[in-house]
Amino acid sequence: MARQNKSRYAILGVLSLGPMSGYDVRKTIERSLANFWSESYGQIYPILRQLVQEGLATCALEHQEGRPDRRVYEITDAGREELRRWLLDPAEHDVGRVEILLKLFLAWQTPVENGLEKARDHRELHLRLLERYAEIERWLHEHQSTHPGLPYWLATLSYGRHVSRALVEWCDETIRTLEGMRSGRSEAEVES
Amino acid sequence: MARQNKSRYAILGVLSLGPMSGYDVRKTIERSLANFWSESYGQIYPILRQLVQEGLATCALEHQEGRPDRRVYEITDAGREELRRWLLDPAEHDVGRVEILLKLFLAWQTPVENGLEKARDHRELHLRLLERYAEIERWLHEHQSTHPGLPYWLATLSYGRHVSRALVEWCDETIRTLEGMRSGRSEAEVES
DNA sequence: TAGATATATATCAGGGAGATATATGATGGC
DNA sequence: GCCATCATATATCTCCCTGATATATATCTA
Repeated sequence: MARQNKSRYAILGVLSLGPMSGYDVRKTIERSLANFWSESYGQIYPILRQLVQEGLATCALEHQEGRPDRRVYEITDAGREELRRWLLDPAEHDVGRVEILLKLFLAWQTPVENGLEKARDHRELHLRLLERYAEIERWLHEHQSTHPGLPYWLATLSYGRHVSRALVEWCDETIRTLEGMRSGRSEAEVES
Repeated sequence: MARQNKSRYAILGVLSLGPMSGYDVRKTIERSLANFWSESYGQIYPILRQLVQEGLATCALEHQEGRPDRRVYEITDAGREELRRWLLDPAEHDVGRVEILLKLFLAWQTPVENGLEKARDHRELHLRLLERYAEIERWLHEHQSTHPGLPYWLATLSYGRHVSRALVEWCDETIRTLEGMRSGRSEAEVES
């Protein structure tokens, strides 16, 4: 059985924020969903055409001076209904792939310093993310203070902050553990 | 440019734990990496053949009574070297897709109760995960107490615990926020 | 004036997941 | 005793999805 196409709903969701072109859909996702979602053009353009075919969106060609023509897509009532149905469905949890954990799981085959490097890099990454979340939050309070979506948007930001704070702590813990092992020697070093 | 094939390294990594069949590779991943990695047969079988072709693994046919023949794959020295090289490379961070956040981001278009349900479900999910992590930790201490990989394996478990604990807190926070909004009415309810 | 960046649409190769097909033995419930 | 289910074992297919690339043109910048 074909598993369901989530890009469809992500794109429909973005169209629910206002009429826009495929290019705008991409930009919107990069600007507002980038911390937990992404879509590529390879999905966006074919799906937009499909949505029109299914009556979930309409398409209007807009001529522009100097720039390529825009195909402006607009969600229909049927599209809003389809989106709402999906929003009410329980969210599926996707474990995904965490490359740093795969590398760490196998890292006993390498010098301890390798694991330490991974943990330090990861710590930096989440500190940067925390800064980004803070910036976005400031921007939201300044520019979207009256939008009914604000509490939900802040909640998605808070998710990221909770995760990143927890992972900075995890990195600290892991660095302490590995530093405690550095005095001895790893398997890899004993071999060589 | 073709992005690199991570399944290759995951499978090579599993083979570094001991010789095994494609079926065993799958089982091993499900038993020990399932919390942060997955591989499907659609990847495993073709990649194993490819690894043999590249000299990173060898294959021996094992006849069995009553059961299908086993193709037992074993990592070579070249394979270990290739794996080690990858383990030393910095880990890439993949944002991935978090469906619950996409739904929550758009949830202002639905009744508040919908967001609450999502948050409550998510809370349950992470409480279950925390129990699973505790079980695995007990098992590791009992059965792998002397393996040089133990500190690393415990670190990957700790990662999961940190994330899940943080997300249970996030759910509590989100539930409090949404419950505070329930007294009023959502956009969707005002419309109808 | 050359190069980067933005606007705009479109497609392809490859990575990857999940389902399914095929065969057989063991296990367990009714 | 029979049926269902699960474990062993290999293999393949469809669909989803990403990242790269192609193609134009306008503006901005060094």
